[in-house]
Amino acid sequence: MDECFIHTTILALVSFQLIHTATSTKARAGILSTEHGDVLTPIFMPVGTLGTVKKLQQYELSEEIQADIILGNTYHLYLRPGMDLMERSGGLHKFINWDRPILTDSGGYQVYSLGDRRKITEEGVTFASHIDGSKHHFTPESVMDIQRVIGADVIMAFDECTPYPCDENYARMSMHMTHRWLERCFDQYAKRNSIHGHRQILAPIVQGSVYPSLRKQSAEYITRKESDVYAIGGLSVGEPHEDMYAMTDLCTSILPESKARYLMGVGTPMNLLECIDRGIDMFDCVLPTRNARHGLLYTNNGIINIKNSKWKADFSQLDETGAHRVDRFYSKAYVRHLFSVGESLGQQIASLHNIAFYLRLMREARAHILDDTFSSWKKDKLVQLAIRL
RNA sequence: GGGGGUGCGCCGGAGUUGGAGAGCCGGGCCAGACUGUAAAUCUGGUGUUUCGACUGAAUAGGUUCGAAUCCUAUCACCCCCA
Repeated sequence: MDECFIHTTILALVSFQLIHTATSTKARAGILSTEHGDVLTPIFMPVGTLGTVKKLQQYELSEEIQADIILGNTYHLYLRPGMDLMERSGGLHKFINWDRPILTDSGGYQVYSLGDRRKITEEGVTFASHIDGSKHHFTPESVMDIQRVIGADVIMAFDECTPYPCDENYARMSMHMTHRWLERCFDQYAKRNSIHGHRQILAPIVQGSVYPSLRKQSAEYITRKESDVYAIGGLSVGEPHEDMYAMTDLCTSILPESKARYLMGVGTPMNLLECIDRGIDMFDCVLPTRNARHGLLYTNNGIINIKNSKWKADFSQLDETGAHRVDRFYSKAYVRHLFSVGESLGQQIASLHNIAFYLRLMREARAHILDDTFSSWKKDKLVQLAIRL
């Protein structure tokens, strides 16, 4: 199948094009097109909350490990550097000098993670800033306006990411509120055009905690909204993996086949393969970068805690089959040394390594989807990924 | 050479009026956790043990019902004088 031909033909009309669906699995390969470039799916999107994928430079992401798209965060960028600077700089792409696609989270995750610093009402959410305690009011409308100024290619609806556990009555009430907020998001989105001159895709989000009937209801609800990206939120917040997989499976069975599905905040390499298998196209997660800073490296041979004393005098390459040249350029013993003495180069190497690992994992998954060998490949891969070295 | 002071657990610090030390703070070390980033963070462990206990306040003695604390000697380090 000639992806380039399909892509160039369709580009003007739609933003997401499904290239291939495998036969024995729900796994798909596709292309999400934006005015800042194409994203081949399945894709992992490195998280760059504050306008930086922590420890990595933009040219490393774009030129060395071929990251197609990164994330930013509405709440965090709104607080610092603030909307005035964001507007004067010409938007996040220009501010950070990244000319590829960007997706911004709406701050819905902060409704969850800053649970003790915010108050939710029908109107919106008031946050007490985690920096100085100052009060900031977010509404579906203001969050749309902020994301217009930031200027990401994909912007997220404002939602409440519910915690786990979450009783069914609260989950239902919250889901309905998120649905009402979704209407307000789309209304505001329709009222204003892009500030920086490129198209922005507004992605609605499924909620409903771990309750199948709510998830079904929510997936059906958001499907009525026109978009190229449909997201699943409120998962990977502490629920058992089986619940996460079951909810994902349920949602992808309802969301439009021809549109991209984005599972927010997931996850481990194993989670990614399991969820690709259940029909997910897009992922983001802080795990590869945070774990890298904390010394945990994902490799083809298994998971390494590079801080462990067992690597003290192991002068073998960091990862002989690694996806980036740093994996062969430095030894395990050296990277462990950098962590031991608190030199940030260790975190930079580890971050580059982990993101390269995730991105290659997605490219491999895509290749195996395209030649219909995903299921058998995944089975073998899961065994490797579970090993703890 | 004389005088004074201080000595504890991997390291540093605090604490000690003769009344129960495996005890406090920091560091190091050893592990673990982390999922739309309040995170280069957080949590736990760090004498031996057969899990009942045992040993333990520089070293060796002594006084005492009881000593990290008082006494003697020795050793080490610090300060002052010569």
